Amino acid sequence: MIWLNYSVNFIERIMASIEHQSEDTILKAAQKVFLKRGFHGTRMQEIADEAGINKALLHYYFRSKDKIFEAIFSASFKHFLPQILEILDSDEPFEQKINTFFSKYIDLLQKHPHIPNFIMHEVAHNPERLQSFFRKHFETTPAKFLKQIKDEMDAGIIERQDPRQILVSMLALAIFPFAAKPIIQFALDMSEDDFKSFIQDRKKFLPEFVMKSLRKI
Amino acid sequence: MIWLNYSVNFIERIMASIEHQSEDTILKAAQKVFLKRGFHGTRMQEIADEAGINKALLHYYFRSKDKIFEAIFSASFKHFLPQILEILDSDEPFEQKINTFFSKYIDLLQKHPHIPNFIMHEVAHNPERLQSFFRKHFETTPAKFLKQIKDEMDAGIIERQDPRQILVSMLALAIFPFAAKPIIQFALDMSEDDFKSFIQDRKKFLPEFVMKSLRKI
DNA sequence: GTCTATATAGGGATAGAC
DNA sequence: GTCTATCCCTATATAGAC
Repeated sequence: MIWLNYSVNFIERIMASIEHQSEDTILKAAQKVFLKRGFHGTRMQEIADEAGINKALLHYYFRSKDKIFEAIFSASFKHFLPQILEILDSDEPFEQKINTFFSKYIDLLQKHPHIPNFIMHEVAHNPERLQSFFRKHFETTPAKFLKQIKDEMDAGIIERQDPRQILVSMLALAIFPFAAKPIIQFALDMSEDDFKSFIQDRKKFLPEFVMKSLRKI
Repeated sequence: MIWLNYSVNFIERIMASIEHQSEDTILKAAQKVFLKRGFHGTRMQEIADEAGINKALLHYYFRSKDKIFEAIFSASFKHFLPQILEILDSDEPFEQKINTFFSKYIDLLQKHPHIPNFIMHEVAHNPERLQSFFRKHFETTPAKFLKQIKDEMDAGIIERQDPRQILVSMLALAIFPFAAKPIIQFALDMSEDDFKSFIQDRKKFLPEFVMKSLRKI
């Protein structure tokens, strides 16, 4: 009955792939809903609907709402801050790095425009989550970039200032438009397309804006 | 029985003052809880506890959770955007206005540090609220300030750029640090006091940062 | 693995006494 | 105006059939 063995293996493999597929479908659906509505605004039913499956299955794969959320939050966070820090940690020369930073980071933000609000909101309402999370997943810190700024100052290339103010300002300039998108759109009377080209322009605007401000005259 | 009349009036007045006091207590409590937890994260019980009264009283004064929220949201929003627009609408000369803006607006943000996240989160999850709200309460727009920027450009004082990019950048630089406070604190290893003096420094840093970037060399 | 049906709890809202 | 008790719906979570 060797065919039975084959058959069993075959079925197992199918099952496994289906399992992974479902798990993945659920995560994708959950990501969409959690990012849009936040933890407390999210209903398990909506995730199930979005994934095209049953509520009970959610609990079969992940035991609770909290567990699913944890998965989504971790993924969003990991996907996000380390990406910047990597850019800022590179060996590029300073001015070029500023360019790369805004260009790459704004691209990333355009792909995931809801993440900033999601992270800021959830972190503010649950700082302990951040604590434990940071401890687990971060060896990377902005120390190297802060040092690089200081080196530029020592070399007399840029004005002497608190490097942290510069770093925070760069993050602010890139992230804020996405967090405040609907307000900006309304106050400046922008359509979706208007906003898109506004962001596109911003990729050129920001490096010049920052560098002009930093450079010693 | 004239004393009875006096007595009745007296009681009415007391009642009225008590009523107003309770209403106010409730609003203060609700503001605290809603700002901290957002709409869906807020429990009526927590508002009641915070106000030192009973859940049923909340429904006596405001008919529903939605109604209380509406009151808080309106107040926060009105308290906030118009304040900026007023500064930006003043007749001060340009450079001086930049100074005033950052100084006054950061003061305001320090007094209500939770408002940015609150507004951005609720607006993102409920854009219709914004629509109807804007329509009701805004005659003020940033048009005047945008015009003033353009005038400076025409006069050859500042570099020619999209004025909207400048406005959004100014808002970003002021607001973002408060929205991302816990993350910044953690990433840059700041205590509460550290953060406070970081913000204090920022009041000086930002006007120079912006003006240096705008000025024509 | 996936479904239907159901248990259980939590929270917004109301009734009614004082 | 303020309280206690309670209604009732909704949402998470589980049981159990297939």
